Amino acid sequence: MNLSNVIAEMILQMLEQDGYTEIQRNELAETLGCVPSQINYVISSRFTPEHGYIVESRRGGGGYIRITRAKYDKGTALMHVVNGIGQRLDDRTCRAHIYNLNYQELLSEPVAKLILSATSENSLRAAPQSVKDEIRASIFKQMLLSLM
Amino acid sequence: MNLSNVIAEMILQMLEQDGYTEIQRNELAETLGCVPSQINYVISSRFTPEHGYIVESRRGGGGYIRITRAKYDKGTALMHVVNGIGQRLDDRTCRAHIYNLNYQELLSEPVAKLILSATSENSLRAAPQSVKDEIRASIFKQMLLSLM
DNA sequence: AGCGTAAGGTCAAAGAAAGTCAAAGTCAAA
DNA sequence: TTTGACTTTGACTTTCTTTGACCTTACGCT
Repeated sequence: MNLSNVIAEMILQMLEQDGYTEIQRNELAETLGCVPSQINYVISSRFTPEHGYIVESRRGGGGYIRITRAKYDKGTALMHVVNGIGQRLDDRTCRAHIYNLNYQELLSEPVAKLILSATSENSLRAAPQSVKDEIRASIFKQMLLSLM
Repeated sequence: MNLSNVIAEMILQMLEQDGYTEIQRNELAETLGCVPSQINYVISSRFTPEHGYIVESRRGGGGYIRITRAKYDKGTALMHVVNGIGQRLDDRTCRAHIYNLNYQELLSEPVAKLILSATSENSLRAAPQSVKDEIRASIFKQMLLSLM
């Protein structure tokens, strides 16, 4: 397992208790034996809003990075997501949306899996690059809409 | 026996335990003394959805290729359908399949609706005619497979 | 206010995997 | 013996990770 995953696990651990944690970047990097910016990398690649997290931070003396699991209003979230998706949607972002929706319990496990497989690279292999993300966007939106 | 078959056997071996395995492409290629892309060839020729496998992967440091065997027993009928579908699948035929499967109670109402919307003309509007049916076929197959 | 120090942030280069594609090779069936 | 499907290979591409140099912001003290 690579370093980034280890760090992510660690943060997940900390979040477990009540969906909230505050870390000292340099200190954490120190104990992990990695450069501080690696922490930023992990956060920006795995704790994005799309993954359902809110990240705040502060520099200077007594600085911190605070990560909070976002809880969205259940009722309108789906519509919100649909509206938030533009003309195109890449695989990564799409998966993040699905994980997030599943996490928020807006999509059940089997449904999430279905959507995941419908929008996977494997499913869209035959589509030309130029329109692949466009197709994914519409599949995803259509599917979400069909759930409402 | 040719190389590809050896590799396939090897993967099958690994899958034996619990229908799931993760391989390091370069490492495996190394031990086999073949070029890495050979692994891709084997996977794309023998571990396809038609064969009942789901393949996921990740690039970069700590990358992997994960192969999962779809559980066969639960949906032999589904598997049958997957195999019955060729390279291409037009909208009419696809809908017929879905209605059919739903009628036979192999697909629940909500799942059927989801698949319907994923494979609808609406979802695939952006795809060029020439590959539209091909895309639909793979989406459909991937989705059915993910249910097993 | 101005300055020193203690955080965290950014960015780009280098490294580590996996993916793609097309050319060349093999081999059996027609 | 030609053909066509299947294999093998390798050059090139894309994606993800790791690292380090340099930047910005906040605090506390004079």
